[in-house]
Amino acid sequence: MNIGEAAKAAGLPVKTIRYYEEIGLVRPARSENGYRVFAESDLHKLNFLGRSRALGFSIEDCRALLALYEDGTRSSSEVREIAERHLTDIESKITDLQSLRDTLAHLVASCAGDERPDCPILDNLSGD
Amino acid sequence: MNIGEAAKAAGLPVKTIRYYEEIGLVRPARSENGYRVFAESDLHKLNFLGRSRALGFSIEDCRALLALYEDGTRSSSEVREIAERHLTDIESKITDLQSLRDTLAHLVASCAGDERPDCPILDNLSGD
DNA sequence: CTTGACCCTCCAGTGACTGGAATCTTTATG
DNA sequence: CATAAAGATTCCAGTCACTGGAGGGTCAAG
Repeated sequence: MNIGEAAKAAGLPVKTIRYYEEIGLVRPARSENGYRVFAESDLHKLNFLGRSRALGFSIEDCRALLALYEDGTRSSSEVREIAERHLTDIESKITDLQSLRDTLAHLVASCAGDERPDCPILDNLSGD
Repeated sequence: MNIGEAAKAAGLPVKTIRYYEEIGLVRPARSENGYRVFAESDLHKLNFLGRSRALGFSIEDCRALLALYEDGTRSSSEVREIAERHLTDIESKITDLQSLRDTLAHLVASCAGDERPDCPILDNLSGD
């Protein structure tokens, strides 16, 4: 299976798959003409990576998760730890963004948004 | 006023201020020895930039906001538009992160996190 | 006169791709 | 059989907003 077909199957851009190979996340075989050849196991990995990335895990987290996945002797606590750290991260990002949103929403609401130059948003940004 | 003092006053790293000059957001004067000299107006701009960035505006948004700030004939609608777009952006990021958080929280909760290898998190990532 | 705190410029790296150029190989069509 | 289109390859550069470091100049204090 060539890279284009693998890309479709995994729902990833071709460029991304080549990048994943470059950083050692997948190691597809090569045929005589130099084309990458993806086996079932490679596809499985690509799908795993796609899902992990979609959950927002960093590439290094994905690398660790993939290694744990392939290590039959792992303990689920190792996996859970990674996921928990990521969850905490996301929660703090949400909190940060909510506070930004509240501030911005207030500013937007207080601005007339008409042809006049008076603008509480700029007033706020310039330090009142 | 040298860059170090300006940095303290504006609450920005020295490197960031030099970067802002490089991309044309501030244009401090230079003294004979080549050192940057920051006037009150430069400090004011740096503070404006710091606050805008803290609200999550992109550098290009900051550039536009700063230009509007300095243009006495602006209409507040121009400012509000930028802020509204940014607000919408943030809101969609929050929604995305909340959905990630929910999924992750479920996965983490379903994983024993002990010494055994069985792990619903990995099961999910590998496509069940 | 030296030490240390500043300041300068320039280059490289971050994360995770993405776009594009230049060059094969394979497949489909006239 | 020629050719053109599709798809593959590598390599280089760019994204965003800084950040770190090397290598060097300047200045105030002791």
